[in-house]
Amino acid sequence: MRAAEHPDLTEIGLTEVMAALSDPIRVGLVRVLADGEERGWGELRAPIAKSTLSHHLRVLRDAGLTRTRKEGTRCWVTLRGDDVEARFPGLLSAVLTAAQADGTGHQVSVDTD
Amino acid sequence: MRAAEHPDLTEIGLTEVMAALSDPIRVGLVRVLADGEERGWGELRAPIAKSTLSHHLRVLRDAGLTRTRKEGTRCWVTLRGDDVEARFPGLLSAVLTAAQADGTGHQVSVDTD
DNA sequence: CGAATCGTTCGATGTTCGTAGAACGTCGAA
DNA sequence: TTCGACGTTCTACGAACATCGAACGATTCG
Repeated sequence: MRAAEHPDLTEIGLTEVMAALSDPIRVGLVRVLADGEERGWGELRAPIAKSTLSHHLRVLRDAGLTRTRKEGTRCWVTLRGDDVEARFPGLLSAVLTAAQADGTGHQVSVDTD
Repeated sequence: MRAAEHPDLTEIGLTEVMAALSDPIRVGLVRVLADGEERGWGELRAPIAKSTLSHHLRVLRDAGLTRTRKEGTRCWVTLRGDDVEARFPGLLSAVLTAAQADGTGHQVSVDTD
């Protein structure tokens, strides 16, 4: 039932990572998290239903790109920048640079309180 | 009907590139072409039907990752390494490094005559 | 306890994708 | 011109995917 696990460093697969980053919404989420700050689920803004957002966050989590921490009813999301960098050096920063140049993921933002 | 065009440099989109590279066979094809050499269609070896190979090469071409040149009945494929590098610096080399570390695309080879 | 909040999961829907085989178009060779 | 080689396109199909609304489970608050 529950496949919502955080894969270990060595279990992060390139195909899954690339597939996860082939959707604009998910790239936008990664961009929002790119500064390393932990973000609250509810702060994330994207033009999709919350069930769809939950789905995208799960794909990112399963791919090993993000980590989710629960705290009461809320949860917090962080980018696993160091892990991905260790596994696939230069990949994440290249994608982030590309996304910025390309505008991919602009539809996602965050309510900075 | 025919969408098999080579996109211009500025038309290369990140989402399309990432989607193209989210399939192991296509990553393998890119790896085979990574040395910059032009390869003959018929030299490419992958455990798939030729119609499927044609499909994958089309996806790569449409994404702007490869260029196809026809010569008589044969055609030759090259990686658009410089173009992709100009558009998304560091992305391709990071993916190639990652693929090698990960083993992604090992199923594809080339008959070096 | 009861109500509200938060995020996940379920069910359904329409789309896209990877795959293969068959038919086709093109070109070079006999 | 007839034949064979080469690569593309067509058609089909099952799997995976993005999306939504509704229902659910957990937790906090009144």
